[in-house]
Amino acid sequence: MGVQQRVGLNVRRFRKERGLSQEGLAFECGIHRTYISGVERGIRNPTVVILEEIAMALKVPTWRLLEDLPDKSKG
Amino acid sequence: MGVQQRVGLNVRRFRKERGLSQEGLAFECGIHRTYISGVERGIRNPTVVILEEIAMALKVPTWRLLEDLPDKSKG
DNA sequence: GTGTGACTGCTAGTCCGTG
DNA sequence: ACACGGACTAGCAGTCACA
Repeated sequence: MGVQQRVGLNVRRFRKERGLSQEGLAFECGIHRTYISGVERGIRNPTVVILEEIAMALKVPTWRLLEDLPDKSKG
Repeated sequence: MGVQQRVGLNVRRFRKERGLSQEGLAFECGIHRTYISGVERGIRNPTVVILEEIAMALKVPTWRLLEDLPDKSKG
């Protein structure tokens, strides 16, 4: 599990918690929807500035996007 | 206080806690020393992959590099 | 509403040298 | 051991057409 995948999973989770579509989130943080898509799929390697933009739109602290998942495939 | 400054301060703090020089840290994470310098000064906008590289060399969770400072200019 | 490959402009990241 | 600048290469930011 790379850091990009972790970020992607977190973005997707927080986005769904807020009931937003990728397009809605893209609009709120001023980033293209296909880029959001790439981040969520873990194929993009965003900078900390982009991370902060997304986190602000998601209304979560930036560092939460890097957090490890709490109970996904836990052992 | 931008996210880059926050990252820079955290990197510097954890590096000093580990008693490493910038060159030492640069060697341990395989990143150029001048780049580490730029990150610490907050003039660079590193990617999450770079963040993870630095965090691993610092032996701290990646998200800690984005954490807000505990008692610096606290109100 | 989302996934994906390709594309261009710009910056992330490297390397050399100075104080 | 660190700050800072210039030049360079690899890769990211930002966008589109198509499925």
